[in-house]
Amino acid sequence: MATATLSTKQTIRQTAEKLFQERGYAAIGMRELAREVGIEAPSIYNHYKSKDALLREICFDIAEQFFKAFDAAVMEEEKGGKKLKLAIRAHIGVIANNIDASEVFFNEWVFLEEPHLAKFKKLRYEYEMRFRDVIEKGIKRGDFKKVNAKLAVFTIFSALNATYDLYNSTERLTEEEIAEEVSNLLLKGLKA
Amino acid sequence: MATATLSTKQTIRQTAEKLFQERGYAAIGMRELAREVGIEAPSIYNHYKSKDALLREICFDIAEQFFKAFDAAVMEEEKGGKKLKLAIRAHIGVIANNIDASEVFFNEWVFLEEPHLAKFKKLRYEYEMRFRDVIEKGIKRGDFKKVNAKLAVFTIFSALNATYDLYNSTERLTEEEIAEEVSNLLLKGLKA
DNA sequence: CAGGTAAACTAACACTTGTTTGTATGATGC
DNA sequence: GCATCATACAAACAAGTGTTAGTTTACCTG
Repeated sequence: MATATLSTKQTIRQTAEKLFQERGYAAIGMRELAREVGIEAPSIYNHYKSKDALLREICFDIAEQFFKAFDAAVMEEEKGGKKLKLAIRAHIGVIANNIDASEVFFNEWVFLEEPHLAKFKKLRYEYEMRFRDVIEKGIKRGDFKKVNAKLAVFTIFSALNATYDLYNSTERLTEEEIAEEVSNLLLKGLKA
Repeated sequence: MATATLSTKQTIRQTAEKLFQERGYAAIGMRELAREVGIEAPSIYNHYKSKDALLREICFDIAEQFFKAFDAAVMEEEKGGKKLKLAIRAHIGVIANNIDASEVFFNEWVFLEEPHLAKFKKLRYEYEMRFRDVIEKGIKRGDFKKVNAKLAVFTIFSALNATYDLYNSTERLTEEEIAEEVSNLLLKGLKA
């Protein structure tokens, strides 16, 4: 059952993820989306209430996955370096399993309509704080240098969110390899 | 002459940078852009041939600035660590001086039309190679660890390109502070 | 076989898109 | 003072936007 036939709804979702990722939410029309799925535009409305509802489902689904993965991975660990490594691995794991959708999550959430936009921003902030906590606790424990925590989190996040490009690049690395190399780089630095 | 009155063309350019950055090229119409400038949509065409020409000017201008800044900063230095630091400082300098435009450069170039899109991609690749060169030469000289150069460049780039968010954030850091902290983090790592 | 439901369709709505045309206005150079 | 030029405008174009209405088709359940 590895390749079970997808339902129309699933196909719409998957195609939307791909198109929104490639050219952006605003640039994709319902007719183009429908054509790619193999149906007519109005038929989409049998499955999703609106274009915004489609984007919403994608964004919030991925948000939930990030939280679950983080909590499951990090819960019991205390040591700063190991803890951060686990968090990074979890984060990259979610991206790897949702390549298109996670790009939409990162870049297209701006098009969410209120009140969902506000709710989404709050979620993003909370997730960012999870990482900031790891850094700050790590500094307190003496595991990390006394860096600017906010800047460190920004650096880590942006590095992680570039993971997408690595998958699309020529030298294909596995999820594990990327997680290992990225966290090593961030923890130990480039200097010999 | 610090705040000379801007020409209409300059105002259009500046406003476009701001709006394209905030909501994306595809989401901004010529009428909205015009309204923000204080003129009517057709008047824009007295200054720019098309919407695409406007995006094109922004993207290629910034590209040129990145090249110039990199070359000026890095030319004479040989030592890997110092060289990378200078390159990072130069790159961040360009972003700092073109906050909105550089965000457009990073995120909206996908909407460029051929043949300019192809030309732009080539430029981006060349710039990436400049950094990759620094890493690889640094590894050969023994200045850097034997990391995956491609992954390191991706990490560095994405970290640098997040600089924008740091400017918009609450803890306002100066250009110098950001450059210093980011390059330290990337060179020496987080670990105590 | 009848009734209901899910999901597809065509046609159309009101509105917005980037852009062109033709024209008016106001400054500049002869 | 007259022509020229840049720049603004309103009006309009064809094409595309998200979405709704109304209808048809096919299948499941009683």
